[in-house]
Amino acid sequence: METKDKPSEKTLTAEEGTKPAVTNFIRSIIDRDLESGKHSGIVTRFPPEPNGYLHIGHAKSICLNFGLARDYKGRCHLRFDDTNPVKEDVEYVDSILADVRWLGFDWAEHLYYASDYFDKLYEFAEYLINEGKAFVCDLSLDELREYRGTLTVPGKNSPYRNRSRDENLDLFRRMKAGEFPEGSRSLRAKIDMASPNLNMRDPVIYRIKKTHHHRTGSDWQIYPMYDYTHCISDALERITHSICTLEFEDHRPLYDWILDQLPVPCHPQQIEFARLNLAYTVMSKRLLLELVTTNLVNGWDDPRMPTIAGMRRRGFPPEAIREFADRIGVAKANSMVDDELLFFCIREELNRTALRRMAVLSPLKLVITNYPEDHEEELDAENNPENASAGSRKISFGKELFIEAEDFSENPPKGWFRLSPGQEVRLKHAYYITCNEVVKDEAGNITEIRCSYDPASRGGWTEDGRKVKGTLHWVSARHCIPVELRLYDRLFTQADMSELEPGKTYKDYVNPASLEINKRCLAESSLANTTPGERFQFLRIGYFCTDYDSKPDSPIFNRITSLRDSWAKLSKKQ
RNA sequence: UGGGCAGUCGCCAAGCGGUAAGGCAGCGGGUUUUGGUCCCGCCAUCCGGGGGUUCGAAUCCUCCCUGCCCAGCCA
Repeated sequence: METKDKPSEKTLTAEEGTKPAVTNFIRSIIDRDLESGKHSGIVTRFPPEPNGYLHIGHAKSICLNFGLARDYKGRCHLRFDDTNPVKEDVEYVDSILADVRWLGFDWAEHLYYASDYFDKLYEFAEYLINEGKAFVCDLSLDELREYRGTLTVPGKNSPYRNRSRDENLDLFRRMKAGEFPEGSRSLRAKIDMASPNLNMRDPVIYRIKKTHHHRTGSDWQIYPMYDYTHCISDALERITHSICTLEFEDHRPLYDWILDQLPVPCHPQQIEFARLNLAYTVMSKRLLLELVTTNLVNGWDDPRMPTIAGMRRRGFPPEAIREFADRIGVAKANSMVDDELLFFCIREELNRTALRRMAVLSPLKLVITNYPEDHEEELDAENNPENASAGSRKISFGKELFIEAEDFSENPPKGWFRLSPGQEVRLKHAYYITCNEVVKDEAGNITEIRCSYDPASRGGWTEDGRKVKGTLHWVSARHCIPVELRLYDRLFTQADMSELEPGKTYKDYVNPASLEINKRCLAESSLANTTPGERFQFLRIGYFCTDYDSKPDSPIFNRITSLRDSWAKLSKKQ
């Protein structure tokens, strides 16, 4: 019966078939609202406060809100929650705009600021006063705290709670006019000082601040609080589903209370989900700011930072971040996501799109003894085996080359199929070579490997069907260019940075090897002219991105992430 | 200890009374001019615990345990 209504796997449309429909509790709510006719379309919003740089946790929220709007053919607003001028700055609004755009989302004409609503918000406040639902309170900060009570003890009514409507109006207007010093008075909602929910104990909805605001300048002497502003802003924008993080669950009754008192056009539904926690990093604005100000990292866009700016500079593709957001899902349980999943998404995207190039991290000289002196040739090299339309390029080959020092072993361990004395390997795109001689200095360090090559193996294969197990990347000594490679690793040494050992701070967990700058690397000549932001796969090493500091005469690449390395795993086990 | 929320595989996460999806990680194998990619296989008789309701429970009831959030004139 019901089963016949359910589409079987085979009846999925092509579109659904390529990507399994994601489902989560928020989509269930929306589906229900659409089906019941409560809404005919949806409007969501991403509402950052411009007081810091966006990070991957915000990316989850951005992907959620804009993704919902996209999938349900609704819209998503970008709204700055700029109600606290002391913490905010245009520097942050500019970076947020750029970050959301970089992530691939478009708010079209729907860019808003809570400060756009200051006049309306003020009118609504007078309305509340007229309705006897708000009052001006003269309690000081300390007194207010005392009157609020505690988690287990109910609060006490403010002695100013029963001021007359006219007195309240007069006082509130004079607050607005700047007649009173900061902290001397506040406007409070008149709700219930005995509520078990502290947010309902006559919360402050307006406070006096004489701070310059980045958008309204010195127009205002009073500023509305978040709880008062957010719900009204949502209603004014006709938001249908106001999605926020779990810590606001306790605020929902207040959100609803305020809208219930006012003649607003609609009453959006607040829905809370669990914020993202990523292993081996921190997400709190305070800590991120501290990392920057104490120079533990080099700025907000340091490639080790979980900020959008940092990930962009590191070379993470926006598509990968969106994919990551989709894969982690949305739920109400607090969680700690493995960074492996993020890197999986990055590799998946880059494997498809990044052009292959060759570079040597730690060069070891290799001479092909039977290769003609001064001879050189150009070999064909495909740009991406996953994508034939990426074409190919020419790479120069000659008698003297550099290979990866790690690719040679004089006494190879079991299972080794790279270069070792007497062993034949393939130089990618070039020839088969066999090691005949190892040259060392007085100290016994290997300084040069001498090999012979098989001229019949040009291109990297022979007609006799001979198999070689190892394939090495290399660069031509005469044609390669020096490059700087910056290798990044996890910023912290512990997965869960929310639980530190007693007496330790997060600084004790900073990974000393999170950045390794390697200036003596060599790369194929085609890497001489790349533009910052370009991404490549350096064969057998990892994915790299041209850094903003890169100059044509001194190229710099950031390692986005290494390739999976099953040999490293195997050799570690032995 | 007042209130709110949450507990399904190492990490995420579907599931909404009909007998545990999927992804990542891991393990084993195959293909391969990247020890990359790709492909195949394995990976929860069990859903925080105890009772109960039911022919049947991860899903309903009940008690308990654990974790997270709240006492900013921050958001």
